[in-house]
Amino acid sequence: MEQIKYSNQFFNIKDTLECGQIFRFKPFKQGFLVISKCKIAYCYEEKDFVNIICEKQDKEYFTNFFDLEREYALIFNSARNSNIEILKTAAESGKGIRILKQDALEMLFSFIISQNNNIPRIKGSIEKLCALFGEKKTFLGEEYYTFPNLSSLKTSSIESLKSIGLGYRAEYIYNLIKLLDEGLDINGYANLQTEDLKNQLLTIKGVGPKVADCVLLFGFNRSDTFPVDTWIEKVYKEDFNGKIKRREEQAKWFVSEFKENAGYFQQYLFAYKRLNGKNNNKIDKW
DNA sequence: CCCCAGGATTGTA
DNA sequence: TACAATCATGGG
Repeated sequence: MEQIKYSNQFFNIKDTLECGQIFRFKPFKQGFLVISKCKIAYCYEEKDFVNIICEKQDKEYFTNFFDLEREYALIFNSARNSNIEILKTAAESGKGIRILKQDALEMLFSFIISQNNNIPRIKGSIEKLCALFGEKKTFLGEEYYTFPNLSSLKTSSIESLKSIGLGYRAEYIYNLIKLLDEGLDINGYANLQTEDLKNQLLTIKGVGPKVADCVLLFGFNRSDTFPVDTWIEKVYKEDFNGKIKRREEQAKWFVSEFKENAGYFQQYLFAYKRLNGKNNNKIDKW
């Protein structure tokens, strides 16, 4: 077992996990269990630090996963020093949010499932997908399931996928599995430029502009992307007084404004709007 | 009964 | 090119 100890000045584990970029985590003891691919870590805050407990061979993986080499002070200060009130406020509120460097294929599955869906249901469906087709393992006495590999996913059917609550998205997932079986290599896209990479993702059934942007940001670490969902569209209209109608064009506007910091600022704004939006009285608890 | 959720696809003008 | 209807499902 290995322990990573990292300052909590720009790292709040709860805010990082609960801002909608990751779906496989759950409360555990003093913190959370965080699962990615076949790996797992126990994360909790203690005094001025975040502790990450994982298997010895996974230390490098989670150091990269939590993006611990990046200087978040630069990102935070850039937001706080801007002349945009909502961005300054959101950054202060979400100072400890980091963007995780997750597995691209896992992000593709997750955000196809996320469309026109809510976060508790998304979490539930992904957990059931792993329970059905993943491998059961144990960590610190707690059972968990790995993200399924292709050979296991190939045994799925439309019916089995619908049984985990995917609804009409079951066909998209089934189609994706078929594409993978035919040789589609998502990780092979990693060396493409952002625009070309996005166009490749858009050829997949069930992947539109917003899902593609989430895969780019969370799975390919492309911070010059700005996913626009229902909450961000509210931010755009209410706090930026924006007039562009199409979400895809709203996204382009945000990227042109924030450049390489777009993705980070998007997470600040998304998290803040969900917590402080006008309908925050009926927000999902997770 | 309604509306909504980290939207995308298909059909229509 | 720009909208509108439609798509399962569960929760408020």
